[in-house]
Amino acid sequence: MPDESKPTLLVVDGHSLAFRAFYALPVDSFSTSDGQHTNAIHGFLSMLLLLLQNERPSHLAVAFDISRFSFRSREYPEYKGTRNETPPEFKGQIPLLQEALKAMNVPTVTKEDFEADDILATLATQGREQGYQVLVVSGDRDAIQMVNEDVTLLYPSVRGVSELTRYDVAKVNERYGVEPHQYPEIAALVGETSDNLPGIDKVGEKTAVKWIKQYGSLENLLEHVDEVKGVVGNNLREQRGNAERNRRLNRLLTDVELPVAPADLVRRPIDEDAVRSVFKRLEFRTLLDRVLKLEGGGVSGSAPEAEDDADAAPPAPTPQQLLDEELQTWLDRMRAANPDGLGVQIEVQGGRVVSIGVAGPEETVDLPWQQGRADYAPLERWLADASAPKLLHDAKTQLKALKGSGLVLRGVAFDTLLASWLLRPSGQEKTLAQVVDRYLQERLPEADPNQLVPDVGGGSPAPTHAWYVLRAAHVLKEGLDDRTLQVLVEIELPTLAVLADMETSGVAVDALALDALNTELSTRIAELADEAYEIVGHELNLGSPKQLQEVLFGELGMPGTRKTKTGFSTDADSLADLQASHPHPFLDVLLQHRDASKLRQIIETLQRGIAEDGRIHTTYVQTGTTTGRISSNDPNLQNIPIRAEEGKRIRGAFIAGEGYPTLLTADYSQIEMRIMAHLSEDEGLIEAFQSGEDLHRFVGSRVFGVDPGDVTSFMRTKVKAMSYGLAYGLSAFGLSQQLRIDRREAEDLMQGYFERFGGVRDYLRNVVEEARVAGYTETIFGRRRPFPDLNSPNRVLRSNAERAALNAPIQGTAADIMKIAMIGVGADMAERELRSRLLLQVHDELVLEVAEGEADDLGEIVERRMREAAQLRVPLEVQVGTGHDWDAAAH
DNA sequence: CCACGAACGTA
DNA sequence: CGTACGTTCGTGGA
Repeated sequence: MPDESKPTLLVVDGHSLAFRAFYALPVDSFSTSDGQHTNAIHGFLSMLLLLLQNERPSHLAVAFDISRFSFRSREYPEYKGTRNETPPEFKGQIPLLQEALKAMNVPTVTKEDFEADDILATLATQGREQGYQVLVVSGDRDAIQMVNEDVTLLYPSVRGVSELTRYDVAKVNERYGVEPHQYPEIAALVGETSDNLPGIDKVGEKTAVKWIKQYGSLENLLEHVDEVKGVVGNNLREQRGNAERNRRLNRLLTDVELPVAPADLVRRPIDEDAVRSVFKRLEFRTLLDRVLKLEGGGVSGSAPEAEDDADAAPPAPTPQQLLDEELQTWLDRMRAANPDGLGVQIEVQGGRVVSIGVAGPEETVDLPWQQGRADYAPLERWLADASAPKLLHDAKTQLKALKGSGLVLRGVAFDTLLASWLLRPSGQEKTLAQVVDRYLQERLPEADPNQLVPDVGGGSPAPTHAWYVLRAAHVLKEGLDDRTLQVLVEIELPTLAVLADMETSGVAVDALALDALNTELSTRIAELADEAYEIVGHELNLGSPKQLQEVLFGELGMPGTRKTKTGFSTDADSLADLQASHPHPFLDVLLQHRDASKLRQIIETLQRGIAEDGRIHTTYVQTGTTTGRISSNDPNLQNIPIRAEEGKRIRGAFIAGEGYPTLLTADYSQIEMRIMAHLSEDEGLIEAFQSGEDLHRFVGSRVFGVDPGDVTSFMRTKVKAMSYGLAYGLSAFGLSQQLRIDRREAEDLMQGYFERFGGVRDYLRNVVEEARVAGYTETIFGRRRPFPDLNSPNRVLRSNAERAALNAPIQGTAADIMKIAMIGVGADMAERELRSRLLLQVHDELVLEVAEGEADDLGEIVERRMREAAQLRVPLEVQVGTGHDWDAAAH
């Protein structure tokens, strides 16, 4: 009988189970789009998840063989000698399986010279001695010998790996007629063909069981071998050596020295990012859901106690409804008792605030909101009081909603959305429910309109959610190191308010200009399409890569280009390559058609985005990137064309609005290279920026060994591409591709660069090495980004992580600097009571709307705040321009 | 209907 | 085989 009070240790023979899965599942139905077979991985993980769900082990490990050789094959070289070579389709899956297990935080155990079953037997023995219930999962019959009162074997059925037969002592008795410890003696007599271990001729299971029952043990049988009658008796006397050898070899070791003990195998929460990444690569969608669900359900709570804790989570307080003096008294009391702040959450319906919830640790209040009610005055005052700290989730959205309802919110002291992002910038937690799930391991009660009795009771969910925000904030704050907390408080929280204002302001556009441009482009697109059909001889969808492939590589007989998952690439670079090697009028028309279509598409997106006030209000996502940058959407105003001439006309449609004579743009010049100079402390690069010479000209003169005046535009282009590429982890191959030069030349170029700017190379190397050890990178302001993949055994994964790690501190520091500048600009404008306002941020550029008479002041403020946002080893240079539209202002 | 990849705009 | 994004379109499976 399983003892419920004991912890359960689950140990799995990874190799044998994966191998079973390999043969149980069709290879064809389980492979990724790039051809990697995954059936064994899928089958194994599916089985494992089932086990975790059904058995709920508190401790867990998977053992693997290191090779097919072990002390057994040394003792008896023929051991397992008849086995066919492992199919390569299977072999390749094992490292991927191990990677998946690592991401799931499932320990894997291996030991040179021993088989997985020896590891299992050792863990089972130790586990039993230390008071665990042990579950052994193995596809090897020798594992039966491990079974006893505390150890149960789960053995896969012939039908597949997900159906496991439970062998406890009774079941072994029933199935084989002997005690579990006697089973290997039976096996020794019978022999094991698959291991190339011949037994005694003519002796099968029945005879063997009869003998062992009669004599009690193999040893005793062999002592009385003369008594055994018949042909089989003769065989036994002649071949007893086989049985003795088999018995030696099938005896599992229970005292292998292992790097882990059962207590180390306590279940740990999965690394969600890593799991997502690995499963995405394996293209396991349903399995991913199952893993995350398992995780979210709290099942993986490392120890049974943790689960109990989660179950015992305190229920949310019942919201009170207070007014006037009562409300004031309550707020005063809560404020005094909770100097770190109170949780706040508003409920919005149809763009209007309908309810405001405020939460202390043990009490909450709910205020159904109606504008202009005097009895809520204490709340309005408290919300607007900057000295009264408030904790929110996604304060920016709420700040905007409150403003829309005529309320002022100040004193945002914590934001659980921003904090969880700073902690895990690659994480997926965006909603309050997700944050509560991850950091409190609780389910956020939600008002489900389809539910007759909502979890949160009859009222608004706001106060209950505010209470969860408060509690999540405490956990998050504990999890933040000092530097990250500083980034939150000094950069992110002030930035949120600036962004809210920018979104509310929006940017004016010249709708008529967009219409005209749209019409013009539409005509051109139609003409180009007709021209293309004429050339090809039939109509086709020029926007369909598939149809283009048919035409280009089929009908026109062009040579294949770069391969994509769906065939040959038809992107602009590939088409340009084709044009060079196989000139064809279709290519040119196609490229022009693409350009025009793209522009029209952008214009139409913008047109759709124009609000009632004639302005476009983008949404900035402060948690939108892993590096610290902000992103922009609905519509994205950070990718408005600028390069092509036509693109400039789109920028020209962004204009200063009614009552504002001009726009002002200000951008950092080469901020990332300046940060690189600062971080690398490379003397040459620092000198380049201090000299005042054009950067690429200066670098070019050093790399090519000529005077700055003699740097040709050709040289400058190459050096410029290199400088920018370096911060992205560019390789010689990549450089050669971009510059369309051969690899050799690219290598020479890079070598020349590093000879003159060695500090840069050293820095880039160091930053990755340090991240490998620390597990994260850091900007100069302390923003961290974890990089678990830097130690991945998977080369592709590791290289990707390395390039991202070398870029993160550079891009991230630039983002920090820009945010600091924006905060400063906002503060100065408020202090000087300017009417001008920030409208757009495009990573290294700001766009402002300038009020009448404020141009000079504003230009000075923006220039200084941007330039002084950080003190680097090189100066920060800012270019400011004004004009009636965005294009005109950009000079 | 949704998810995904290709393609392409920006810094 | 260059980082970080968002949007659109076509496609193919559910």
